[in-house]
Amino acid sequence: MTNKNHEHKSCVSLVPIFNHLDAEQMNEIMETASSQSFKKGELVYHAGETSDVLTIVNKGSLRLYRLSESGKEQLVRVLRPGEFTGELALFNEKVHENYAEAMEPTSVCQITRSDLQALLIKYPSISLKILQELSTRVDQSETQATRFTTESTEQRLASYLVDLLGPDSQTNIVTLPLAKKDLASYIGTTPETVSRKLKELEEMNLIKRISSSKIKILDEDNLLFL
Amino acid sequence: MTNKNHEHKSCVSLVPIFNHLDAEQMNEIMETASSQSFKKGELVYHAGETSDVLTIVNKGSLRLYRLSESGKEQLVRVLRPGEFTGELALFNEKVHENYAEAMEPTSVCQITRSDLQALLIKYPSISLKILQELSTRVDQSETQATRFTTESTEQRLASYLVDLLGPDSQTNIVTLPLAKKDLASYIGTTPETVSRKLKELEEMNLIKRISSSKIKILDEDNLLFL
DNA sequence: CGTTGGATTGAAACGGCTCAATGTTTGTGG
DNA sequence: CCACAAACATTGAGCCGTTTCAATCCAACG
Repeated sequence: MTNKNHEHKSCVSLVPIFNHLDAEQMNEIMETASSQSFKKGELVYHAGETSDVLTIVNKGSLRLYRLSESGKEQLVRVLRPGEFTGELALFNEKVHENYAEAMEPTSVCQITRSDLQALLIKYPSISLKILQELSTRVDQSETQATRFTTESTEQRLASYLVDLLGPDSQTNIVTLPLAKKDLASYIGTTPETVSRKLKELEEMNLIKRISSSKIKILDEDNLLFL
Repeated sequence: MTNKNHEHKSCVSLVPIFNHLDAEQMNEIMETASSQSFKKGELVYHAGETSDVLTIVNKGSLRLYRLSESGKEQLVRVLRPGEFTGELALFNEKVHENYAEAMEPTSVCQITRSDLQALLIKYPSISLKILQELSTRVDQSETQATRFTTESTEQRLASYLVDLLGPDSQTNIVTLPLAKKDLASYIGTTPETVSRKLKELEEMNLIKRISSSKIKILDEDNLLFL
């Protein structure tokens, strides 16, 4: 019986969007959110589908990707706990353009359009959080698009590695969070080219491959300077 | 004396974001917005600048672009009356990543962070409008990024032309709203290649060039099918 | 221990860019 | 209204980076 509440609690409490609310407000939101789980490989939604829910990742991760006309796949981004998707269908009543696929066992919570709109009206500060998130995403996507047309594959790979590192790092070792195939798709190239370019970067003594998914950044400055 | 009010009125009345509000609310917003004009080529803001205003185009148009590390320019999009920019700096207190340049004599109106936040709290429906706009922009930017990596230059040009046409068109004639240089940058190529590809499309009887900026779409289906 | 899928490497083909020459408009001043 | 300049558009040739396809290598896993 408390099961349902627990589910809701675990769902919402993690979400940065609602973090700033007090316990009472949080409870109200929990009432409106529902929880759902997906096995690895299952689709939370797919392009062409309509939907009226905002989906927030609770545990696990979602792979957002698009298919071009020709069927080629483009990894758009990966959603981690606390991040959300579905805003296009939700706010614009359009069909999804992305596919959202669980990369591992993943649980999400979902809020319907009408519930969310009521919440936004009642607690306008929530919308500021969402606005923040969306404007960040616009920026990231535009940055990515700019890189596709103005930088070489090698530069994009180097930028990606440095981005992974972040400003604060002791060891200078990054762990690739994506399969090679997805990494390649994300930076707009092929697995073969990723392999070749990593090799080149290593030969230039800019990086060192520790294991298949661990890479030590030896020279951050020159990686960006390429 | 009524001068200032007129300026405000002309400013806000055009803006879709606020369209749904009643006259009294509109008046209140007018009080908080300020108006500014730019000559062709002037920058409304530039990358690296901090700012705490949302900028809404009132008349004219703004060219939003980025510069890559190497100095290459990427046209991100063009803002027409009613559209806004500045959300990254405003909601996230980050520096601008884009340059915003007037393409012609242009007037904008601006609302400061604190004024806007107050408005959002007071009239939550405004935030729904902004949410709509931002989620649309995320979608557009992701679509653009996907095209860069999954489609050929020829396909991107063709898609661009068809997008210009829109679903409703009598004549099937599109008017290029951008200089060739900007068009090329927008679709991620060079003016030379645009020229060559337009020629090829014409030789395939998919389009017909009427004048330098007018193009007749002869075969929309096959343009997308390339 | 074999099988299967991913990662690497090689060779060849191709698409698009650069640079340079030529052609075409546009606008301006005589 | 014409002439000329300056900017822009087109075309050509050569080059370079990346993809493709195929072969091989490696590693994880049943």
